[in-house]
Amino acid sequence: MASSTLMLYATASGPSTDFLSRLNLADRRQLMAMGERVPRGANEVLFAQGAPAARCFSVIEGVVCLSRGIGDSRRQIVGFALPGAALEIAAQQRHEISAVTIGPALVWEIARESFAQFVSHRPYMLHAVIASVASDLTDSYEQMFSLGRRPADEKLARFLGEWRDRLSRLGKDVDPLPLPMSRRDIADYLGLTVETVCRTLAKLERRGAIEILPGRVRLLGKLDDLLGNCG
Amino acid sequence: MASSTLMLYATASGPSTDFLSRLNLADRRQLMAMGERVPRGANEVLFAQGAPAARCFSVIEGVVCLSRGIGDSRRQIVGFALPGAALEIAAQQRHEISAVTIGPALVWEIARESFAQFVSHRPYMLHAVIASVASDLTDSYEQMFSLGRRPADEKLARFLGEWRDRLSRLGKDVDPLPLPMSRRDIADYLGLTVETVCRTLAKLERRGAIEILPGRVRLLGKLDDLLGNCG
DNA sequence: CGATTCTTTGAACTATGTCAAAACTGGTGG
DNA sequence: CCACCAGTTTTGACATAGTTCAAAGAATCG
Repeated sequence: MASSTLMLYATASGPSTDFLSRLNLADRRQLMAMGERVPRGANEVLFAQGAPAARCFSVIEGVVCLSRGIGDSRRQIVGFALPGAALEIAAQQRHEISAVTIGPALVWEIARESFAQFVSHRPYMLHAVIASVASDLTDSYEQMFSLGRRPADEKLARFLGEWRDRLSRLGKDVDPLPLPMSRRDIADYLGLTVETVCRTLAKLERRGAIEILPGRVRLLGKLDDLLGNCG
Repeated sequence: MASSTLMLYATASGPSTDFLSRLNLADRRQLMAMGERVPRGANEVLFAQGAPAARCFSVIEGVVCLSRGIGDSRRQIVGFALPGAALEIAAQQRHEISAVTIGPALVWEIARESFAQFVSHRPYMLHAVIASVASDLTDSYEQMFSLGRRPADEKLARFLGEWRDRLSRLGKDVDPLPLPMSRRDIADYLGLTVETVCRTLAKLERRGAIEILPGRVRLLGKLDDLLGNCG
């Protein structure tokens, strides 16, 4: 086993997975109490790209879409945050991305200064922050590979497989697999157009790899063949 | 000024920019002495994707190419590391990417345990690690946007502009701008093919945005027009 | 130099994008 | 409960940016 705390990083699995669960119970309670739980509706903006990074966030329930855009035309989704995710805990002065809820959500929020101060006195929490950001970075490597080097069908297969794994790790029912995000969101995540996403999903269905249901997808055995080729 | 150390992150500018310079002089000397300076030739592998992450690195001289691949066919370059960059200081158990020198280089290396131990006792160094990884993550956001949402000419223009800025921040002469990496490397960085890179560079030259020289490019005023549209 | 590797250009192809319209979905209010 | 509406998803026909395959120049290095 690793001898140093710096080596205890978890394997990657979506934006800042499970940050709060890395803390000990007492600290977690105390930290939670310093922030507030805010119920959010669908499509609410938690923070906007370019705005001063005044607060940190954690998703408690729901899904939050993290994206980077220019103008209001082009948008690249850099991740979907699920419960347990910590957002902007290592942000620079300004937010480099935007965060918007997909459907209703429960979000915990805290002022940056409070968070930073709390963390500063607890080296083990600094390690947790490092683990969290490092995990995000690892995810981003795979996402860059996907964006730059995978054809549409592999992008989709990969996306569906990872989404299933993440939800199932949270104990959710994944058969059929819920897809709370719109086709446009999927397109913006994979660097495709809505139309290509639809057509490629239809193609996967014809191949017998998936079954498309409203708001859901059933993943079938054939999908593994495709995922096998994905490295 | 920010009241907390957690807020003192630098703006992004390439892989783990300038990690060592964030340390105080005494610590830097001590840390440097704990590792070793290794001269490297061209195309030497510092570490390989999938291998156990046994050491941390810092580029002292030269350029190191960071990439992720499957098989030996498809490859996505996730960054070019320049002098001052720290590599794998927050890595998980295994390397998620490979690092290969582009041309001769001087690299500082240290065993993970030594590094982790040294850092563990110095909270301010933990902050430096966080700043470093956070900066990498910010870069990766922009890179994801580029890969997913920019056409070839914007990708190239953006790449050239950033490369110039990074070199010039290091005090290098950027007129004409040296391009030590091959066309294939540029292609693998931007998610294009070698041929598209060549053709797009030729197009930019015809438009009067650049002038192509062997191993170098001269950036002309017209390039700023293109960069202006890049957000 | 001569060989090898890298870069550039050409011609043909294709995956994906664009534009447009139809089909579906979920919500609202009568 | 149904009919309608607004938004989303799907499908079709066509356009094109970027890829692929091939071969001709350039640069680099023993």
